[in-house]
Amino acid sequence: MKETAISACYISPSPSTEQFIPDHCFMYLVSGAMLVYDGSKEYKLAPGHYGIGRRNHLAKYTKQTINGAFKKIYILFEQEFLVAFNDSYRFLPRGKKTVDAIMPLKKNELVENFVRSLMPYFNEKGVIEKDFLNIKRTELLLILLKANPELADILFDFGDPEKIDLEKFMNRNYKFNVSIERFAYLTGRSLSAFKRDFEKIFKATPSHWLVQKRLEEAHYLIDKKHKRPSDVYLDLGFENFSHFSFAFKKLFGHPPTQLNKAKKGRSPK
DNA sequence: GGTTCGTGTAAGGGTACTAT
DNA sequence: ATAGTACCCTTACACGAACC
Repeated sequence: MKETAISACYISPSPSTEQFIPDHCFMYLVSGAMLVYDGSKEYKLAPGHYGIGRRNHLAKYTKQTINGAFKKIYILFEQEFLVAFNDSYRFLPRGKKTVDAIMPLKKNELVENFVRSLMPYFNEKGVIEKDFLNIKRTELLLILLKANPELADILFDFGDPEKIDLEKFMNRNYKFNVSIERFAYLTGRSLSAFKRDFEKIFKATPSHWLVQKRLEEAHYLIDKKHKRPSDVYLDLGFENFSHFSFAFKKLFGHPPTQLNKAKKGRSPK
């Protein structure tokens, strides 16, 4: 399931399950549909849609097949490549900051043609040979930057994350199932600084707060939005249903399904 | 489909220490 | 004082199996 053998460019029938984006990447949806959630916004992608996933950001993907088909093209822009690229082409960042993890890009004839030109290069494993790949990646970057000069601010910012507002960040990203260490890094802190700041703001340890927050959201979704427990636990960052159910009962005194059962049983007061 | 329980293990809290 | 590191011990969690 997990695409660990990540090649820098591939065409594949499954979206990456990874929630943390370690390097900038270009994604083009060939067929099927995809829901992308970045902590505050949800993007609906249809075939022919594309965009940039940003380095050091969090995003979740839900794949939907259409007539049994799902295919996306994924092209990685790792730091080393971007540094070399900008040594040659010198696009200047203008220092504009944004927080979004996903940058949807507007339709562009050149990108459409680029994708068509890419197709013959994929081998039977859906991967492109490295020599061709670097030329094609360079071509794509030039097309994207000419059409969207603001991308330079994102792509050529090579630093580590800066120290940012912890409270805002956590309230936005608590649904992502990533380690405390990663949360610390993304907020521009060492692990110990993160724990200290966290305690000051939330009066709780990170893991306790995270579980509580997710369970409260689960309670709300099941009770008020009439969602099924099995539909929400993954979205909220739990990895398996049994633990979700156990933790839910521990906090609220009853298992998640009891909320819906109680409703069905008797009419509301 | 949902719940509970047992188990091995990785994550994280606590703390003491060092560096600035 | 403030920030980072290292260590150890506890616990939270993933996972599987059995059961409702």
